Amino acid sequence: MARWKPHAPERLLVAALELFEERGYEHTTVIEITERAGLTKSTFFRHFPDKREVLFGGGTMAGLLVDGIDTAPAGASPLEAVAHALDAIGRAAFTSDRREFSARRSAVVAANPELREREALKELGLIASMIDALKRRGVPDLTARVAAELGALAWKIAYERWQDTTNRDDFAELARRTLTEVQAASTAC
Amino acid sequence: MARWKPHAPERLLVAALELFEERGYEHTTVIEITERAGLTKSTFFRHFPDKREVLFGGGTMAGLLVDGIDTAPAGASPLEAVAHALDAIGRAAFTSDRREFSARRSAVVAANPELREREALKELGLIASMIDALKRRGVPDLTARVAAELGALAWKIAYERWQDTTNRDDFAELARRTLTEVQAASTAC
DNA sequence: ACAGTGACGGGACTTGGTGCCATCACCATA
DNA sequence: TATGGTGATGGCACCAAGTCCCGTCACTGT
Repeated sequence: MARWKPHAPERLLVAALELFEERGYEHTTVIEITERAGLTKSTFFRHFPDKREVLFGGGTMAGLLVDGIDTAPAGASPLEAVAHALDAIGRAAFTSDRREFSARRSAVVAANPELREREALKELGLIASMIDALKRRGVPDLTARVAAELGALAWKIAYERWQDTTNRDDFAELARRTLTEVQAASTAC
Repeated sequence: MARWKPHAPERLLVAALELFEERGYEHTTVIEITERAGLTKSTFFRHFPDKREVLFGGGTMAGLLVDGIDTAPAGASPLEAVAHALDAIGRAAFTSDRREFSARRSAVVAANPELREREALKELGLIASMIDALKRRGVPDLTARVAAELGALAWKIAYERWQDTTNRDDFAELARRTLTEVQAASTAC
């Protein structure tokens, strides 16, 4: 018999999400999370640098985005490269079985300023990654910044739409459609 | 003789900025800030909700942006309304006498993730304000989101340029020029 | 003269977060 | 079978951020 139950980080995530839903983020203690997960405070901070980060694990998004942009066809425009990256993310991270979990997580994040703050920082990081990847393709600085920003906006909107339970589209298709809408709106400003 | 030296919040801000420059944000204690300002911890948290917020006081930006959009000519396009808002901000908040202080503050913020995180949250709030103001003008939802996002991007870039000591342009003009560059880049994506 | 007000001081307390050391099933090797 | 290393965990002490509550006292209006 194994000494420790496996998947400690995931158990902590599940416990945290449940407690945040029940009592709210700021009314639940790290110790309460660890108790529900059958662990201790030490272990929590060994897996996550701080309390917020338990909801922002993964962290593979930046890599996926960069890969998606790097592997876009050579002749693709900046926004087409970004669309390629959104495809990659949709296939790898936003599979339909994670939709409900994503929605619960998003609701918790939306309800708390500290968590929204962390999410905003993560988004900045993703945008910076996209800008770098685009510049490596030879895209001029300003164009890269605009394309990355528009891509991030399309991504946020598509993410909202994807979580809608009445919606059965897969993420990649949703993101592509949203990106073209965003592009159209930007030229009509 | 007055019982307390006046301008406690400003004294705290000055002390904090100095200490952050000297030792870095995370290596300076709230108590150290209050000691330099001749106050106490209680007083610090009476003026600022948390340690980061000492660098994000003001908080009049959202109001200025909304006013700027509300008072834009009736026939103005979304991006023109945003440009009008950037003008308003430039006149009221980014006067040339605050340039050096702004640059010092930005350097400190850029050097620390916690502070960048707070700045990202503030930016989200400003974007949300702009979106609301644009929608009140009858701008469709998606267009409003895109216009606000492009405006925020132009604002960030103009802010960087404005802080450059070799640059003598005033903020409003810089912002206008930057916004047209951003618009051009967005149509060329 | 006198009570109310408001900005500040001060201390107790909770919680997030760090650091260090002990524990002990598992594993490889002899 | 013995033995020593490894690695995820527990446990504890400690610091700093942030909250609460109460006391102080110059100023202010009546």
